[in-house]
Amino acid sequence: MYKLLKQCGRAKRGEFTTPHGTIQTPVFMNVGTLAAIKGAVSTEDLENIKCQVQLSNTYHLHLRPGDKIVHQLGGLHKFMSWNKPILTDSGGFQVFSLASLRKIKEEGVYFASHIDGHKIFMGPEESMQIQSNLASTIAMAFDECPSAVADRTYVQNSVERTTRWLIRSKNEMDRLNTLDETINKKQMLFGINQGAIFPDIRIEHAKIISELDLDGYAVGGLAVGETHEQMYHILEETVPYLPKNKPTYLMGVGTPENILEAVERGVDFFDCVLPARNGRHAHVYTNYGKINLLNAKFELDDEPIEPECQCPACKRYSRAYIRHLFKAKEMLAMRLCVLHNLYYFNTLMEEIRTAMDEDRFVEYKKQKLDGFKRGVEGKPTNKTRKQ
RNA sequence: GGAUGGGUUCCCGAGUGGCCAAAGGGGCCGGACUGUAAAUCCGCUGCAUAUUUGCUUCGAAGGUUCGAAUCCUUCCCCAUCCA
Repeated sequence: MYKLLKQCGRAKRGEFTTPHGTIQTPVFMNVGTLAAIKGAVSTEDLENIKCQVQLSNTYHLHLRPGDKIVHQLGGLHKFMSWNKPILTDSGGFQVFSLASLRKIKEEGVYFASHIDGHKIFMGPEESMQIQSNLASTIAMAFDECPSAVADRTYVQNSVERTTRWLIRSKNEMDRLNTLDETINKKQMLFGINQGAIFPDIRIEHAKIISELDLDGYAVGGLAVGETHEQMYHILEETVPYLPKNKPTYLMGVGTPENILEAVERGVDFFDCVLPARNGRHAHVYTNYGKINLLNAKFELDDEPIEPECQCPACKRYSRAYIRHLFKAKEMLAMRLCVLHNLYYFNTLMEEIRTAMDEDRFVEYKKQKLDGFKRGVEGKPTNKTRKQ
Protein backbone atom coordinates (compact mmCIF):
# COMPACT_ATOMS: atom_id res chain seq x y z
CA MET A 1 0.00 0.00 0.00
CA TYR A 2 1.35 3.37 -1.07
CA LYS A 3 1.13 6.50 1.02
CA LEU A 4 1.99 9.81 -0.62
CA LEU A 5 3.68 11.80 2.14
CA LYS A 6 4.50 14.92 0.22
CA GLN A 7 4.79 16.43 -3.22
CA CYS A 8 7.46 18.88 -4.33
CA GLY A 9 6.15 20.02 -7.67
CA ARG A 10 5.59 16.72 -9.40
CA ALA A 11 8.20 14.95 -7.32
CA LYS A 12 6.69 12.42 -4.94
CA ARG A 13 7.92 11.47 -1.47
CA GLY A 14 6.14 8.34 -0.30
CA GLU A 15 6.03 5.16 1.68
CA PHE A 16 5.16 1.79 0.21
CA THR A 17 4.10 -0.85 2.71
CA THR A 18 4.48 -4.49 1.72
CA PRO A 19 4.26 -7.81 3.55
CA HIS A 20 8.07 -7.68 3.70
CA GLY A 21 8.37 -4.22 5.17
CA THR A 22 7.94 -0.59 4.25
CA ILE A 23 9.90 1.03 1.46
CA GLN A 24 10.75 4.71 1.68
CA THR A 25 10.46 6.34 -1.72
CA PRO A 26 11.96 7.53 -3.97
CA VAL A 27 13.96 4.32 -3.89
CA PHE A 28 16.61 2.56 -5.90
CA MET A 29 16.19 -1.19 -6.21
CA ASN A 30 19.44 -3.13 -6.24
CA VAL A 31 19.57 -5.55 -9.14
CA GLY A 32 20.37 -9.19 -8.41
CA THR A 33 19.09 -10.89 -11.54
CA LEU A 34 20.07 -14.40 -10.51
CA ALA A 35 19.17 -13.94 -6.83
CA ALA A 36 22.57 -12.38 -6.23
CA ILE A 37 24.14 -9.05 -6.92
CA LYS A 38 27.06 -9.76 -9.19
CA GLY A 39 30.45 -8.95 -7.73
CA ALA A 40 30.46 -11.17 -4.63
CA VAL A 41 27.98 -9.08 -2.69
CA SER A 42 26.29 -10.86 0.19
CA THR A 43 23.02 -10.20 1.98
CA GLU A 44 25.04 -8.94 4.92
CA ASP A 45 26.75 -6.46 2.62
CA LEU A 46 23.37 -5.18 1.47
CA GLU A 47 22.51 -4.33 5.02
CA ASN A 48 25.63 -2.14 5.14
CA ILE A 49 24.89 -0.28 1.96
CA LYS A 50 21.36 0.86 2.71
CA CYS A 51 19.61 -1.48 0.32
CA GLN A 52 15.84 -1.42 0.79
CA VAL A 53 14.69 -3.61 -2.09
CA GLN A 54 16.26 -6.19 -4.32
CA LEU A 55 15.27 -7.08 -7.83
CA SER A 56 15.48 -10.54 -9.37
CA ASN A 57 14.47 -11.98 -12.70
CA THR A 58 11.73 -14.39 -13.72
CA TYR A 59 13.28 -15.63 -16.94
CA HIS A 60 16.72 -16.19 -15.47
CA LEU A 61 15.56 -17.90 -12.28
CA HIS A 62 13.15 -20.05 -14.25
CA LEU A 63 16.13 -21.42 -16.19
CA ARG A 64 18.44 -21.66 -13.20
CA PRO A 65 17.92 -23.00 -10.61
CA GLY A 66 14.26 -23.34 -11.67
CA ASP A 67 11.32 -21.62 -9.97
CA LYS A 68 9.93 -24.94 -8.76
CA ILE A 69 13.11 -25.56 -6.85
CA VAL A 70 12.93 -22.10 -5.29
CA HIS A 71 9.30 -22.81 -4.41
CA GLN A 72 10.24 -26.10 -2.73
CA LEU A 73 12.90 -24.25 -0.77
CA GLY A 74 10.34 -21.81 0.57
CA GLY A 75 10.56 -18.93 -1.92
CA LEU A 76 13.19 -16.37 -2.82
CA HIS A 77 13.32 -14.64 0.57
CA LYS A 78 14.24 -17.80 2.38
CA PHE A 79 16.39 -19.05 -0.49
CA MET A 80 18.61 -15.99 -0.54
CA SER A 81 18.23 -15.13 3.13
CA TRP A 82 16.75 -11.70 2.58
CA ASN A 83 13.66 -10.67 4.47
CA LYS A 84 13.04 -7.26 2.92
CA PRO A 85 11.07 -6.65 -0.26
CA ILE A 86 11.99 -8.29 -3.55
CA LEU A 87 10.63 -7.27 -6.92
CA THR A 88 10.81 -9.76 -9.76
CA ASP A 89 10.94 -8.59 -13.32
CA SER A 90 8.63 -10.59 -15.53
CA GLY A 91 10.92 -11.61 -18.35
CA GLY A 92 9.58 -8.80 -20.50
CA PHE A 93 12.98 -7.22 -20.78
CA GLN A 94 14.43 -10.50 -22.07
CA VAL A 95 11.94 -10.23 -24.94
CA PHE A 96 13.99 -7.17 -25.82
CA SER A 97 17.51 -8.17 -24.82
CA LEU A 98 17.34 -11.71 -26.22
CA ALA A 99 15.84 -10.47 -29.47
CA SER A 100 17.78 -12.97 -31.56
CA LEU A 101 16.60 -15.90 -29.43
CA ARG A 102 12.86 -15.40 -29.34
CA LYS A 103 9.65 -15.20 -31.32
CA ILE A 104 6.66 -13.14 -30.16
CA LYS A 105 3.13 -14.46 -30.61
CA GLU A 106 -0.23 -13.43 -29.21
CA GLU A 107 -0.15 -16.22 -26.65
CA GLY A 108 3.33 -15.27 -25.46
CA VAL A 109 6.99 -15.56 -26.35
CA TYR A 110 8.95 -18.59 -27.51
CA PHE A 111 12.54 -18.39 -26.33
CA ALA A 112 15.58 -20.46 -27.06
CA SER A 113 17.36 -20.68 -23.73
CA HIS A 114 20.50 -18.59 -23.84
CA ILE A 115 22.18 -21.28 -21.73
CA ASP A 116 21.62 -24.44 -23.78
CA GLY A 117 19.25 -23.43 -26.55
CA HIS A 118 16.29 -25.52 -25.40
CA LYS A 119 12.88 -24.14 -26.28
CA ILE A 120 10.81 -22.46 -23.61
CA PHE A 121 7.49 -20.70 -23.78
CA MET A 122 6.54 -17.77 -21.58
CA GLY A 123 3.25 -15.95 -21.69
CA PRO A 124 1.58 -13.83 -19.02
CA GLU A 125 0.24 -16.89 -17.17
CA GLU A 126 3.63 -18.65 -17.16
CA SER A 127 5.38 -15.49 -15.99
CA MET A 128 2.93 -15.08 -13.11
CA GLN A 129 3.21 -18.75 -12.16
CA ILE A 130 6.98 -18.50 -12.05
CA GLN A 131 6.86 -15.29 -10.03
CA SER A 132 4.33 -16.86 -7.67
CA ASN A 133 6.68 -19.78 -7.18
CA LEU A 134 9.51 -17.37 -6.52
CA ALA A 135 7.15 -15.65 -4.04
CA SER A 136 8.58 -12.20 -4.60
CA THR A 137 6.99 -9.23 -2.88
CA ILE A 138 6.13 -7.51 -6.14
CA ALA A 139 5.59 -9.23 -9.47
CA MET A 140 5.81 -7.36 -12.74
CA ALA A 141 3.29 -7.86 -15.51
CA PHE A 142 4.54 -9.68 -18.58
CA ASP A 143 5.13 -7.10 -21.29
CA GLU A 144 7.00 -6.53 -24.48
CA CYS A 145 9.71 -3.89 -24.36
CA PRO A 146 10.01 -2.65 -27.93
CA SER A 147 13.19 -1.05 -29.21
CA ALA A 148 13.42 2.73 -29.16
CA VAL A 149 13.78 2.70 -32.91
CA ALA A 150 10.69 0.57 -33.57
CA ASP A 151 8.22 2.21 -35.96
CA ARG A 152 4.87 3.55 -34.92
CA THR A 153 2.76 0.74 -36.35
CA TYR A 154 4.87 -1.86 -34.65
CA VAL A 155 4.72 -0.02 -31.33
CA GLN A 156 0.98 0.47 -31.58
CA ASN A 157 0.37 -3.24 -32.11
CA SER A 158 2.88 -4.19 -29.49
CA VAL A 159 1.31 -1.94 -26.86
CA GLU A 160 -2.15 -3.30 -27.56
CA ARG A 161 -0.84 -6.80 -27.06
CA THR A 162 0.94 -5.71 -23.87
CA THR A 163 -2.43 -4.46 -22.60
CA ARG A 164 -4.05 -7.82 -23.29
CA TRP A 165 -1.11 -9.50 -21.59
CA LEU A 166 -1.55 -7.20 -18.59
CA ILE A 167 -5.16 -8.25 -18.14
CA ARG A 168 -4.14 -11.89 -18.40
CA SER A 169 -1.32 -11.25 -15.91
CA LYS A 170 -3.72 -9.72 -13.41
CA ASN A 171 -6.29 -12.49 -13.74
CA GLU A 172 -3.65 -15.14 -13.29
CA MET A 173 -2.08 -13.39 -10.32
CA ASP A 174 -5.49 -13.06 -8.65
CA ARG A 175 -6.04 -16.78 -9.14
CA LEU A 176 -2.57 -17.76 -7.90
CA ASN A 177 -2.94 -15.66 -4.76
CA THR A 178 -5.88 -17.84 -3.68
CA LEU A 179 -4.12 -21.21 -4.03
CA ASP A 180 -3.11 -23.21 -0.97
CA GLU A 181 0.38 -23.93 -2.21
CA THR A 182 1.12 -20.26 -2.87
CA ILE A 183 3.83 -19.01 -0.53
CA ASN A 184 3.07 -15.28 -0.78
CA LYS A 185 -0.69 -14.93 -1.08
CA LYS A 186 -0.37 -11.17 -0.96
CA GLN A 187 1.94 -10.93 -3.93
CA MET A 188 1.58 -7.53 -5.52
CA LEU A 189 1.39 -6.78 -9.21
CA PHE A 190 2.70 -3.75 -11.09
CA GLY A 191 1.55 -2.95 -14.62
CA ILE A 192 3.87 -1.57 -17.26
CA ASN A 193 3.31 1.36 -19.57
CA GLN A 194 4.83 1.12 -23.05
CA GLY A 195 4.72 3.16 -26.24
CA ALA A 196 8.34 3.84 -27.10
CA ILE A 197 8.83 7.52 -27.91
CA PHE A 198 5.27 8.23 -29.05
CA PRO A 199 3.61 10.39 -26.38
CA ASP A 200 0.06 9.80 -27.60
CA ILE A 201 0.47 6.02 -27.51
CA ARG A 202 2.04 6.29 -24.05
CA ILE A 203 -0.78 8.48 -22.72
CA GLU A 204 -3.54 6.34 -24.18
CA HIS A 205 -1.92 3.25 -22.69
CA ALA A 206 -1.41 4.93 -19.31
CA LYS A 207 -5.09 5.81 -19.16
CA ILE A 208 -6.18 2.26 -19.94
CA ILE A 209 -3.92 0.53 -17.45
CA SER A 210 -4.65 3.06 -14.70
CA GLU A 211 -8.19 1.72 -14.55
CA LEU A 212 -7.02 -1.75 -13.56
CA ASP A 213 -6.31 -0.89 -9.92
CA LEU A 214 -2.89 -2.48 -9.77
CA ASP A 215 -0.46 -2.08 -6.87
CA GLY A 216 1.88 0.10 -8.85
CA TYR A 217 2.68 1.33 -12.33
CA ALA A 218 5.90 1.17 -14.24
CA VAL A 219 7.12 3.07 -17.24
CA GLY A 220 9.02 0.56 -19.35
CA GLY A 221 10.79 0.73 -22.65
CA LEU A 222 12.95 3.74 -21.85
CA ALA A 223 16.72 4.01 -21.82
CA VAL A 224 16.79 1.55 -24.69
CA GLY A 225 18.42 3.79 -27.27
CA GLU A 226 16.52 7.08 -27.25
CA THR A 227 18.14 10.33 -26.09
CA HIS A 228 17.91 11.56 -22.52
CA GLU A 229 15.79 14.47 -23.68
CA GLN A 230 13.33 12.08 -25.33
CA MET A 231 13.18 10.02 -22.16
CA TYR A 232 12.53 13.07 -19.97
CA HIS A 233 9.92 14.29 -22.41
CA ILE A 234 8.09 10.95 -22.36
CA LEU A 235 8.08 11.03 -18.56
CA GLU A 236 6.66 14.54 -18.52
CA GLU A 237 3.91 13.50 -20.90
CA THR A 238 3.09 10.12 -19.41
CA VAL A 239 3.54 10.16 -15.63
CA PRO A 240 0.63 12.59 -15.05
CA TYR A 241 -1.71 9.93 -16.47
CA LEU A 242 -0.58 7.30 -13.98
CA PRO A 243 -2.26 7.17 -10.54
CA LYS A 244 -0.59 9.50 -8.02
CA ASN A 245 -1.66 7.31 -5.13
CA LYS A 246 0.37 4.39 -6.46
CA PRO A 247 4.12 3.99 -6.91
CA THR A 248 5.55 5.02 -10.26
CA TYR A 249 8.46 2.89 -11.35
CA LEU A 250 10.85 3.81 -14.14
CA MET A 251 12.27 0.49 -15.22
CA GLY A 252 15.96 0.05 -15.85
CA VAL A 253 16.98 3.65 -15.17
CA GLY A 254 19.55 4.92 -14.70
CA THR A 255 22.46 7.21 -14.07
CA PRO A 256 22.38 9.55 -11.06
CA GLU A 257 21.47 12.37 -13.47
CA ASN A 258 18.62 10.31 -14.94
CA ILE A 259 17.31 9.53 -11.48
CA LEU A 260 17.30 13.16 -10.34
CA GLU A 261 15.51 14.23 -13.50
CA ALA A 262 13.00 11.42 -13.23
CA VAL A 263 12.27 12.05 -9.56
CA GLU A 264 11.48 15.61 -10.49
CA ARG A 265 9.02 14.24 -13.03
CA GLY A 266 7.19 12.09 -10.49
CA VAL A 267 9.02 8.74 -10.50
CA ASP A 268 9.56 6.99 -7.19
CA PHE A 269 10.96 3.53 -8.00
CA PHE A 270 14.14 2.87 -9.96
CA ASP A 271 16.37 -0.03 -10.78
CA CYS A 272 19.46 -0.26 -12.92
CA VAL A 273 22.35 -2.60 -13.56
CA LEU A 274 24.76 0.29 -14.04
CA PRO A 275 26.12 0.66 -10.50
CA ALA A 276 26.86 -3.06 -10.30
CA ARG A 277 28.09 -3.51 -13.85
CA ASN A 278 30.13 -0.33 -13.91
CA GLY A 279 31.58 -1.25 -10.56
CA ARG A 280 32.75 -4.56 -11.95
CA HIS A 281 34.27 -2.60 -14.82
CA ALA A 282 36.15 -0.17 -12.55
CA HIS A 283 33.86 2.80 -13.19
CA VAL A 284 32.79 4.39 -9.94
CA TYR A 285 30.48 7.24 -9.07
CA THR A 286 31.57 10.35 -7.20
CA ASN A 287 29.97 13.68 -6.39
CA TYR A 288 32.00 15.03 -9.30
CA GLY A 289 31.01 12.52 -11.92
CA LYS A 290 31.98 9.00 -12.81
CA ILE A 291 35.64 8.03 -12.86
CA ASN A 292 37.49 5.06 -14.34
CA LEU A 293 39.87 3.69 -11.73
CA LEU A 294 41.85 1.93 -14.44
CA ASN A 295 43.09 5.28 -15.74
CA ALA A 296 46.82 5.85 -15.22
CA LYS A 297 46.14 9.12 -13.40
CA PHE A 298 44.95 7.18 -10.35
CA GLU A 299 48.14 5.17 -9.98
CA LEU A 300 49.36 7.31 -7.07
CA ASP A 301 45.99 8.64 -5.92
CA ASP A 302 45.82 8.11 -2.20
CA GLU A 303 42.28 9.48 -1.82
CA PRO A 304 39.24 7.26 -1.38
CA ILE A 305 36.93 6.91 -4.39
CA GLU A 306 34.69 9.64 -2.94
CA PRO A 307 36.15 11.37 0.13
CA GLU A 308 32.70 12.20 1.48
CA CYS A 309 31.46 8.63 1.16
CA GLN A 310 30.97 6.34 4.15
CA CYS A 311 30.80 3.07 2.22
CA PRO A 312 32.92 0.04 3.14
CA ALA A 313 35.35 0.81 0.29
CA CYS A 314 35.78 4.53 0.93
CA LYS A 315 36.16 4.19 4.67
CA ARG A 316 39.38 2.19 4.27
CA TYR A 317 40.84 2.02 0.79
CA SER A 318 42.44 4.36 -1.72
CA ARG A 319 41.84 4.71 -5.43
CA ALA A 320 45.45 3.62 -6.02
CA TYR A 321 44.94 0.44 -4.03
CA ILE A 322 41.69 -0.48 -5.76
CA ARG A 323 43.29 0.31 -9.11
CA HIS A 324 46.05 -2.12 -8.23
CA LEU A 325 43.46 -4.75 -7.31
CA PHE A 326 41.84 -4.35 -10.73
CA LYS A 327 45.18 -4.58 -12.50
CA ALA A 328 46.01 -7.68 -10.49
CA LYS A 329 42.56 -9.09 -11.28
CA GLU A 330 41.76 -9.56 -7.63
CA MET A 331 38.01 -9.97 -7.18
CA LEU A 332 38.11 -7.71 -4.16
CA ALA A 333 38.43 -4.87 -6.67
CA MET A 334 35.01 -5.54 -8.15
CA ARG A 335 33.45 -6.22 -4.82
CA LEU A 336 34.63 -2.92 -3.36
CA CYS A 337 33.51 -0.94 -6.39
CA VAL A 338 30.09 -2.59 -6.55
CA LEU A 339 29.61 -1.93 -2.86
CA HIS A 340 30.64 1.67 -3.33
CA ASN A 341 28.39 2.25 -6.34
CA LEU A 342 25.34 0.68 -4.71
CA TYR A 343 25.98 2.60 -1.53
CA TYR A 344 26.33 5.73 -3.63
CA PHE A 345 22.99 5.14 -5.38
CA ASN A 346 21.16 4.19 -2.19
CA THR A 347 22.61 7.23 -0.45
CA LEU A 348 21.61 9.44 -3.34
CA MET A 349 18.03 8.29 -2.86
CA GLU A 350 18.25 8.87 0.87
CA GLU A 351 19.52 12.39 0.26
CA ILE A 352 16.72 12.99 -2.22
CA ARG A 353 14.14 11.91 0.37
CA THR A 354 15.69 14.09 3.05
CA ALA A 355 15.82 17.05 0.70
CA MET A 356 12.16 16.56 -0.09
CA ASP A 357 11.28 16.23 3.59
CA GLU A 358 13.08 19.54 4.13
CA ASP A 359 11.51 21.20 1.08
CA ARG A 360 14.78 21.78 -0.73
CA PHE A 361 14.69 19.14 -3.46
CA VAL A 362 15.13 21.63 -6.29
CA GLU A 363 18.25 23.13 -4.72
CA TYR A 364 19.61 19.71 -3.88
CA LYS A 365 19.12 18.50 -7.43
CA LYS A 366 20.82 21.55 -8.88
CA GLN A 367 23.79 21.28 -6.56
CA LYS A 368 24.20 17.58 -7.33
CA LEU A 369 23.95 18.04 -11.10
CA ASP A 370 26.43 20.94 -10.95
CA GLY A 371 28.92 18.67 -9.23
CA PHE A 372 28.49 15.91 -11.83
CA LYS A 373 28.92 18.46 -14.58
CA ARG A 374 32.13 19.88 -13.15
CA GLY A 375 33.79 16.48 -13.12
CA VAL A 376 36.70 15.45 -10.97
CA GLU A 377 38.95 17.97 -12.72
CA GLY A 378 36.64 20.79 -11.68
CA LYS A 379 36.31 19.63 -8.12
CA PRO A 380 36.97 22.34 -5.54
CA THR A 381 40.21 21.77 -3.63
CA ASN A 382 40.82 22.67 0.01
CA LYS A 383 42.44 25.83 -1.25
CA THR A 384 39.54 26.95 -3.41
CA ARG A 385 37.04 26.00 -0.72
CA LYS A 386 38.59 28.44 1.73
CA GLN A 387 38.29 31.34 -0.68
C1' G B 1 87.36 -27.19 -27.07
C1' G B 2 83.18 -30.00 -29.83
C1' A B 3 77.78 -30.85 -31.20
C1' U B 4 72.95 -29.12 -31.71
C1' G B 5 69.10 -25.56 -31.22
C1' G B 6 68.28 -20.45 -30.92
C1' G B 7 68.54 -14.65 -30.84
C1' U B 8 61.77 -10.97 -34.13
C1' U B 9 58.55 -4.81 -32.36
C1' C B 10 57.44 -3.54 -24.05
C1' C B 11 57.13 -9.33 -23.01
C1' C B 12 55.99 -14.29 -24.98
C1' G B 13 55.76 -15.95 -29.78
C1' A B 14 54.51 -16.83 -35.42
C1' G B 15 56.81 -15.66 -39.89
C1' U B 16 61.95 -18.71 -43.61
C1' G B 17 62.70 -14.18 -50.67
C1' G B 18 57.96 -9.62 -52.47
C1' C B 19 50.84 -9.54 -50.34
C1' C B 20 55.64 -7.61 -43.55
C1' A B 21 55.68 -2.11 -39.58
C1' A B 22 55.61 -8.01 -39.28
C1' A B 23 50.00 -13.29 -37.20
C1' G B 24 48.36 -14.58 -32.28
C1' G B 25 48.57 -13.97 -27.05
C1' G B 26 49.99 -10.91 -22.82
C1' G B 27 50.98 -6.26 -20.93
C1' C B 28 50.32 -0.88 -21.53
C1' C B 29 46.97 3.14 -22.78
C1' G B 30 41.94 4.65 -23.76
C1' G B 31 36.59 3.88 -24.52
C1' A B 32 31.68 1.62 -23.93
C1' C B 33 28.06 -0.35 -20.63
C1' U B 34 20.74 2.06 -18.29
C1' G B 35 13.88 -3.79 -16.18
C1' U B 36 22.29 -8.03 -16.60
C1' A B 37 23.30 -13.84 -22.59
C1' A B 38 28.29 -8.67 -19.52
C1' A B 39 34.14 -10.70 -13.96
C1' U B 40 32.02 -8.46 -20.68
C1' C B 41 32.92 -5.97 -25.25
C1' C B 42 35.58 -2.40 -28.44
C1' G B 43 39.73 0.55 -29.97
C1' C B 44 45.00 1.62 -29.68
C1' U B 45 50.15 0.09 -29.04
C1' G B 46 57.88 1.86 -34.04
C1' C B 47 58.47 7.36 -35.38
C1' A B 48 56.52 11.52 -38.16
C1' U B 49 52.15 12.93 -40.58
C1' A B 50 46.73 15.78 -44.68
C1' U B 51 42.61 8.60 -43.05
C1' U B 52 47.50 9.59 -48.47
C1' U B 53 52.59 9.02 -47.57
C1' G B 54 57.60 9.22 -45.73
C1' C B 55 61.37 7.33 -42.47
C1' U B 56 63.61 3.62 -39.12
C1' U B 57 63.11 -1.77 -37.38
C1' C B 58 63.52 -8.42 -36.84
C1' G B 59 71.55 -9.86 -32.24
C1' A B 60 76.04 -7.01 -35.16
C1' A B 61 78.75 -6.03 -39.58
C1' G B 62 79.33 -7.15 -44.51
C1' G B 63 77.37 -9.61 -49.02
C1' U B 64 73.78 -11.92 -52.87
C1' U B 65 69.18 -10.01 -55.18
C1' C B 66 65.06 -5.55 -58.86
C1' G B 67 63.59 -6.80 -53.68
C1' A B 68 65.96 -9.73 -47.31
C1' A B 69 63.21 -10.69 -40.69
C1' U B 70 63.68 -14.59 -44.37
C1' C B 71 69.60 -16.68 -48.58
C1' C B 72 75.41 -16.39 -47.89
C1' U B 73 79.99 -14.95 -44.82
C1' U B 74 82.20 -13.51 -40.37
C1' C B 75 81.51 -12.04 -35.50
C1' C B 76 78.81 -11.54 -30.65
C1' C B 77 75.51 -13.61 -27.26
C1' C B 78 71.97 -17.55 -25.08
C1' A B 79 70.30 -22.75 -24.06
C1' U B 80 71.14 -27.95 -23.82
C1' C B 81 74.43 -31.98 -24.40
C1' C B 82 79.55 -34.10 -24.96
C1' A B 83 84.75 -33.44 -23.35
